Amino acid sequence: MSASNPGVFYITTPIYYVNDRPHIGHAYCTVLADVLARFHRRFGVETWFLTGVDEHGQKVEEAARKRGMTPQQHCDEMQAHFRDLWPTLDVTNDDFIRTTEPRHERVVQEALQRLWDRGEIYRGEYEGFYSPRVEKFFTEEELVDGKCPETGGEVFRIKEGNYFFRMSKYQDRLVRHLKDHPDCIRPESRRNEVLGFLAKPLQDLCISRPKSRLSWGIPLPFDPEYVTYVWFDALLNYCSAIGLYHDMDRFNRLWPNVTHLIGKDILTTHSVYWTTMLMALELPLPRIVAHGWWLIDRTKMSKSLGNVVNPLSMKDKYGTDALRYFLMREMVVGLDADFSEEAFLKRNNFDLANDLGNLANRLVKFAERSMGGVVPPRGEGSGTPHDEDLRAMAEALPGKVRDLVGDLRVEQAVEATIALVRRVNRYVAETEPFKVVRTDPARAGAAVWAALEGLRFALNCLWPVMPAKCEALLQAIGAGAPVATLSALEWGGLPAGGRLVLDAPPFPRFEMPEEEAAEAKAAAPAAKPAPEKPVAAKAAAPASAPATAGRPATGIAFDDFAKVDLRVATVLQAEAVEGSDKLLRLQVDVGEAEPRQIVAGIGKAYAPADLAGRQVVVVANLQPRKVFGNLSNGMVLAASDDAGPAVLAPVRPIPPGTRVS
RNA sequence: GGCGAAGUAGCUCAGUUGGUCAGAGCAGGCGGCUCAUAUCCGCCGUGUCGGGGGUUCAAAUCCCUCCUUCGCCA
Repeated sequence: MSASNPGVFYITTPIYYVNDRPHIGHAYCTVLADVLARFHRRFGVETWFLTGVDEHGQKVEEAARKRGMTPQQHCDEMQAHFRDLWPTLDVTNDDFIRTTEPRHERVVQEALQRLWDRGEIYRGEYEGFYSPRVEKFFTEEELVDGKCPETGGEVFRIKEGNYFFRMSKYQDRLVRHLKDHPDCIRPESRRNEVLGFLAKPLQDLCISRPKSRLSWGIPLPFDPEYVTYVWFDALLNYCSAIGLYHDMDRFNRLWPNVTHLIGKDILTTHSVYWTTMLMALELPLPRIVAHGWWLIDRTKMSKSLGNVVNPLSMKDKYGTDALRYFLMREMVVGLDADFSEEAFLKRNNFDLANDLGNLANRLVKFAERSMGGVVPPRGEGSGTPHDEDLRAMAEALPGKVRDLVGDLRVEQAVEATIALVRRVNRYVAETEPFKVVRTDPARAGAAVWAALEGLRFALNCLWPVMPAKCEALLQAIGAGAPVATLSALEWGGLPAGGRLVLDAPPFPRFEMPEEEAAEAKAAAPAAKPAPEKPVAAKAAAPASAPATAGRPATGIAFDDFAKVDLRVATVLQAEAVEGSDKLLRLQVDVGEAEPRQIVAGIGKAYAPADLAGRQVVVVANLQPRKVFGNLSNGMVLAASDDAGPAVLAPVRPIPPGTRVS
């Protein structure tokens, strides 16, 4: 065992589940890891950056079966979704591990064997209720109406032999470790959460699954009738990828300096399961950094809600660097942040286009016109008192960035860098080279040189976040390649005479997406089920308007109406929601790639069979919510009278997805 | 029900270990410049730092309590 070494940095992302499609959460975590890796390389620190995919488990087995493939074929295909994405986001992972690789499987087996030999694993009897959907056991008390408490799905009483890891015996040691090492889980609130979790007695961890139930896993070396529980398998990737048991020199150099970047959803597995596993394996313990989630319109982004922002689409639309910049600037590591195209465009336009891009552009254009298109000589300075101030700020930046990044305050490091960009813009205004050039070209040149030099500092410090753009801009201002390490950034390093070439502004401004359909004509007031309590409008309601149901007495602005995204939808399928005589679960085509599920309270008036093929009108941008345990992603419009609800429909067939206005 | 987090300027949010911490960006108003992507620069905020109580010479920052919102667990 070797001690941690500040000269080595080993960073990991979770291995992503192959069945998932990459979304902004994966992209964020991996880009953050990449940014940290790039920064550490620039700090002169030996860096290793690992990501990969988790390929075992029941869901993979099932998905493969449904597709008529072997699990391995399925995995081979699915893993590419991740592996191929990272280069397009300029992610520079040093390795990409798959848990089906022999280099991983043999380490898992060796670790299991060692623990078995030492009595850290024992055979026991498991009795409980198994939910295949979530691959978990529940006790009788945990069941909800005899069903899986997480999905409401079927559970099966199972009594079987299994193997258990003696996790409970490490509880005290784990608590002590967490208390003695305040930095072992970041942010600190997450450490508290784990300590809270540990207030209750820890159970031993069942680490096997009988092959009769699940074959897609790594066989236990000491009992081939069982495969390894996916978490026990998956977590070991962090070690197997760097040579545990096979290249111990390398392993011992990297491992004590590991930082696991994870989402807060897998905090317990890492800080409890994994950490105690490492204790049992007598290996050093990791630092765990749990980041937050991207919220979209203030709800958690997730596949099932269907509100995934595809990172590829943002990247394709606005560029990889702009996306990386936004992700790093907008989120405080550890906290949630809100993702919206509007916020994205604001960052792009204000920080990148207006401040950074415009600064480069104005300097280059000016130099082209007045300085022969080359970097002017440093000279004697601008003749103003601002030179020293600018230089001091620039020289302080690399150290500041290093401190902030070392403390995971990436967004502050980015902000500090943009602050230098703003300072340079101010410097240009203060020294007015475009005016001074008429009377004293040398001084004007010196001011331009200093501005370019300040910009060079900023671009080098921003390079880990936006590598491609920063490299291009450094070239454009005659500064050549980025410096090898930030400590090599020295004031005066920009040589005179370099060509300044910038064909177009480096960061285009983008128009905010406008509210569409602005000129649509006045629309009929949409009747609402009106579950709300009577509002204050009651007082304003009398007399004037006939009491047409739901008609607002005062009227709403057109913009308010336009917020409601009404669409024609075709019902593909309808079925009753069990436990309710009123609710129907519909699959509807709203003109999107996938059908949507909507739960509608029209079951008393419509039989499921009557609805299939019918067209209806739905509110397409309603926040998704669960109704009777079923996700409802939209609302079917209907008007109700004593005879019950009548759904609204177009009088002739209209393509699904057509907007209603 | 238990645990945790959040509640700071119109908006989005920063504010390590209590003492230039009452801030940034955006929006808004006014002014300046014109090299630049209608960009840039300057000036303008008396905000009960969710409410209340407490500790302290000193609290947004610690303690208690309440309210609201959101997570996790059961």
